[in-house]
Amino acid sequence: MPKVKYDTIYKNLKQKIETEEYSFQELLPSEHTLVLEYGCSRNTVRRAIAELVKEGYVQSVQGKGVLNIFRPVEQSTFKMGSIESFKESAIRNHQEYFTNVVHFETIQANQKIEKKTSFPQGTELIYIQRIHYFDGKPLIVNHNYFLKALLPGLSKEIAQHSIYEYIENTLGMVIVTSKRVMTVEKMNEIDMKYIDLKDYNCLAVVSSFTYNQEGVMFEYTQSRHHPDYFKFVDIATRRNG
Amino acid sequence: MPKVKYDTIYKNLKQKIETEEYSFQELLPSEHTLVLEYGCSRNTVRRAIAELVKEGYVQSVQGKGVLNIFRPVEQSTFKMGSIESFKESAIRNHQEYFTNVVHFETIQANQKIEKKTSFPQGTELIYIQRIHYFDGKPLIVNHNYFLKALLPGLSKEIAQHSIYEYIENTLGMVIVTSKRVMTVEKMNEIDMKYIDLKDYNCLAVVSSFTYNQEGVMFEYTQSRHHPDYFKFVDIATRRNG
DNA sequence: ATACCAAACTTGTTTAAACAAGTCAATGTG
DNA sequence: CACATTGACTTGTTTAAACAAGTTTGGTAT
Repeated sequence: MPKVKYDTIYKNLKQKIETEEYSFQELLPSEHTLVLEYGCSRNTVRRAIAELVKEGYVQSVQGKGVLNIFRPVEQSTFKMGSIESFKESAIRNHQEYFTNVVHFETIQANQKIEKKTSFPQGTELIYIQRIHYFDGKPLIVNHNYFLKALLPGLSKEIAQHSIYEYIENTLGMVIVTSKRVMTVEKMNEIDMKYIDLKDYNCLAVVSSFTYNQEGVMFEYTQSRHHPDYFKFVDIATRRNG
Repeated sequence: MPKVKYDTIYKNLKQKIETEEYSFQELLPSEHTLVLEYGCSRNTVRRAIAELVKEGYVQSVQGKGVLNIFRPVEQSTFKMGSIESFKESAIRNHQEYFTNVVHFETIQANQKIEKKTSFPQGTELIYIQRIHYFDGKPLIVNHNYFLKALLPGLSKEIAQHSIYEYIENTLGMVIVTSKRVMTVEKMNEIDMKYIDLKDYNCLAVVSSFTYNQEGVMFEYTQSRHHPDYFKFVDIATRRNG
């Protein structure tokens, strides 16, 4: 956790919004007031506010002030605009979770895999299939493809626990950007084998391409979610032109 | 279109990335170089780059430079992190489009509608059902709820053409933020009536809450998409803590 | 040749200041 | 009373400068 000023101000304001110290549709203190309150420059305050705007917590209105437009979203499986591991997500939603590794293998990318993952043919990959359980129910089938060169010691045991913890804490690799594509797909044999879809015949599918701090894509993951337990929140802003 | 400096620099860089003047995995010119090139301050250049980072076009690496990580995504129905009308989206993807208004009515929000749209009970709303066609195929069922007080002259004819054009150009209202929730839902009678889902029994559903420049939510829309033609792209960044 | 270190780059954070532009209320004038 | 204007607020854009921190390169001493 970085102890940069704008980040502490951002977290502080965010908390005050979430705990409704500032109520919905109310104006936050003006930038000038916050400058005095936090003893920093206006730019630093503005940067903190910019983060909140990006997350849809507030909206700046020129000439008036910064408006609180935060409405809590009930138990969303995914948190918007941020990368979150399955474990973190479960903890945030106060749920029981469990992961079962059903497949663990080193493979070489062929043409079909290249098309799907965009890893070039011949690349050595670790391919993992995992089933994620929330409150005892199997809800997500995960297909992970990791660049073997960057995750040398990845084992089945680590996959069972938390791969992201291994990547960040053990390897010291920094995860920066992830491009995610959401689609709806028909169920396949693997989905059917592990997940009870009731009378659905399709799932919510999130495909993600994840990059480390050096701009190298080291992971392709396809997550296939039970429709009843999938929710994805996004904040969009209108760009002029 | 605002003629602010950082925006023109942003657009310029973006275009150079899209046309591969800077190639994938290549470093962009350093901030200092760009300062000289555009004749502006470093902050202004940094602001333009920040926009590109937000959209997943580039990734800054401290000590090294700004890396181009842009990969074109084939025809995505939705554009990430921005608000786009159905008409704009169709134009961007060079598709034939057509909208059919099948229902147009003024209603008062009851308890059920309040729960769904978060408009308080008793609020006067304009409720519109529209079917969107791409290349002759009906692909999207749209349920719009507009705050009647803010869109007094909204008519069936406008709904057929483009509601956003009316809002922005005629009313001069500025659309700023939209919170979108994506889910997968089973088809209902209306879906079945208008859309040929083949052997799917569910759709991709996007619910959006849209705010104007004054922080007033004036629209709730539920868009129900044919799974084969739905794709949603998102860029996530890892926040520390 | 190797190892180390310093200099010269890169981006990241913070401050300070000025001016532009939008909002609002009080004040004045007709 | 109605209306325009002014002035005091608000956020938005841009510049300039300093220092922190990470990566690269090249030279020096071993």
